[in-house]
Amino acid sequence: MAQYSARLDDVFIALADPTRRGVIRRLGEGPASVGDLAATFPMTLPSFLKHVRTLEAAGLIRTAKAGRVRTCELNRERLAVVDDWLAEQRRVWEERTDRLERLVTEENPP
Amino acid sequence: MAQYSARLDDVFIALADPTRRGVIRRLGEGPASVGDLAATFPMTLPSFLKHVRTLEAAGLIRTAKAGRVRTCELNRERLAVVDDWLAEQRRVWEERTDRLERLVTEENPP
DNA sequence: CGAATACTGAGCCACGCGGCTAAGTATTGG
DNA sequence: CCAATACTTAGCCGCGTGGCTCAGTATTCG
Repeated sequence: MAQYSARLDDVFIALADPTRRGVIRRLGEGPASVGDLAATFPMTLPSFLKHVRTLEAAGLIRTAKAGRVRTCELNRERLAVVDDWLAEQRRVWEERTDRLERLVTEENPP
Repeated sequence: MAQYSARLDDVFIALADPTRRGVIRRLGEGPASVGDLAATFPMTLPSFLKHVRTLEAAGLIRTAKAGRVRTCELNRERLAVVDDWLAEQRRVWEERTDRLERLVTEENPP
């Protein structure tokens, strides 16, 4: 949970770019090579590769090279980090709602 | 839904910073003034104010000035954008899973 | 073997982000 | 009215991000 939040930044930063979200979406449909992925984005291969590395460093995708082709696939579990953050956030404000309700109950005793 | 995805970037970028996520968390407990919020972060007020503006521009918080104090509060609904994105992503890969299952079914007819 | 393919690495560059200080404005308390 | 308070604006600055080109490496195909 500690190293976890330490890397929360990496995940959100990785998601804060339309190209990288595009890659994630595409990989949701199945694995693809760097070249095939890059072909669907308006930039050069070296530029695109940086995005792949960013996603990989954030743990959102895994890549492996076979011959001269590097294949990328989604690491679905990693997105749970975002889910967890949202859940935690909701927990915080639901606690507040509970406190407010108790307050109202105390002020208007039955 | 169009202007929606146009601003997806703003939301993810806003969340890609620990200070701003900290503000969101704090505001989950209830509204607070800019000064009170800033006091809990290791930076100057002008620097902090930029984060507030970023969150406001992303629609994640609302602010209003009363007298010389600006009060901030969370706009919970806005976080649904993230939820929606996650849901859409899951839809994509569940479709793929379905396709794979159909494929297996066709290859191994009952 | 030689050419084509698919990355990969190095290095450059413009821009924007996130910090700062200093000075300005609007309210409020005494 | 004056001083303190609470922002707000303006402007500077260093660094990282995201794009590019160009050259290099490793595979594969004919």
